[in-house]
Amino acid sequence: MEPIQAVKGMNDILPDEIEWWRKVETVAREVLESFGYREIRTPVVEKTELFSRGIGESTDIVEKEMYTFPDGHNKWLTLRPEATASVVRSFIQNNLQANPLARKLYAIGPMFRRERPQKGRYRQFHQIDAEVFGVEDPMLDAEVMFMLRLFLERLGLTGVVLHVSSLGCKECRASYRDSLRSFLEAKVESLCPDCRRRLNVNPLRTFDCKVGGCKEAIQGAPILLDAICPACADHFQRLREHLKELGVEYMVDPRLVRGLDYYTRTTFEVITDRLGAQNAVGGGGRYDGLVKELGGPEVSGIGFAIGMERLILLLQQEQGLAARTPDLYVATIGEAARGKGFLLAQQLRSIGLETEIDYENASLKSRMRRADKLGAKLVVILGDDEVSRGEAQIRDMAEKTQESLPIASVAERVRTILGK
RNA sequence: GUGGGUGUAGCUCAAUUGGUUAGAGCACUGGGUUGUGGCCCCAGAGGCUGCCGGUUCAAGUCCGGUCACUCACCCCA
Repeated sequence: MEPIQAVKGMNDILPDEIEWWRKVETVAREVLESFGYREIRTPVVEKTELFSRGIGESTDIVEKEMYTFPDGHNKWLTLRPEATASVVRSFIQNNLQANPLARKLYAIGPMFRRERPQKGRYRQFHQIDAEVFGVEDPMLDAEVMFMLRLFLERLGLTGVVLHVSSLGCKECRASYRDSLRSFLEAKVESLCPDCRRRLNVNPLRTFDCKVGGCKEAIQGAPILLDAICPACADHFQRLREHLKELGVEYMVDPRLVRGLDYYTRTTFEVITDRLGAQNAVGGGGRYDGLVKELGGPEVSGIGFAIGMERLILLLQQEQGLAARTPDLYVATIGEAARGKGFLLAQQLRSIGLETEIDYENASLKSRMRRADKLGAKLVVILGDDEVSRGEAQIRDMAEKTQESLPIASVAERVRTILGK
């Protein structure tokens, strides 16, 4: 029979790497909750319309990357490609605005985009996502970035840079788009086919183009950050002051363009140079019009997402794999001892000690080797000799010391040694 | 969607211009005289060389196809 393989771009997270995932999730929860965020879990599947309306019809995500399928009865469903739209939908549907404790939300889980996989980019990937509703003051924007940095620091991640910019509001972006378009139209013959198409759809994207001719053409183009309206400029200025107060290091990156249509004003990205082409570990920004666009009240919003695979890739590169080792290993010699050891192991586990035992008979030497490989801190040695005396031996593997004691007091003694 | 690279043991890699029984290290299992780990020594197990076809007396090696993985474009977390 042919073995069945996992779907392309959808990976198993194996036991050897799971410790990082748990650590990242734990630290994320601690940090987010200390800032007042509460967890929300939304379905992985939503109506397709939620994303086409929320993210934007002309975005790559909606145009060609979504897993969309019919659900019979003329309904189209989509595997969520990002978290914000779902959280916003839930915020509106459940009228969370009325709940003062539900202004700050976070979600952790898988997202799906049908892209060609490569390093740091997978078809199923996981995000830690945070959203805040109803606060317009840039103080919050700064706090969000402060929190993001704190989170990465807690994990010991180095070598990442925070890029910050402002996309302006709906109005000033529209007028900027027009002026950029007319600037580029004058040079249309030196643009690549992709960029000619972008000219109409979203001229801001030409800034991302790596083609030589486009890079030159874009030189001297008006910069969005210089063209934003006074209110947006003020917002950005105050954000920068708050970041300074908080001691958050960042660089202004006027070319930071986010690929989702809903972003307004503040945008930011955490960039690394150690993941090849996929350099964004996390990113986000304000989306002041989105809630209304999705049928809710006129409420502002800001949020960000962290790519867990990318983050963990970096952490593994820097800090290696974290291993989990048992507290103790029960090694028995002989039949009588085997039964006794089996019972003892269950008893030790019942009081919360991570205990390893083997189910087949083997030499003590091979048992000791195995205990060592597993990294057991203690080994309980139980031979027929000990059993006949009602005793057991406890060996401390690191100290190479060994003591005899009654079987009945093994559990208590192990606890004392391990301090548990 | 478009390019490039790579597929040999669980992992990392070998295998003269195509030429005998496809090797090594790590990992795994057992052993090195009574029941004690790491180092060392010995032994063992483990492969339809991704798959299909072609060229040839002969293919892991050359050619075509296919699948998988991977990197990049693109896009983004």
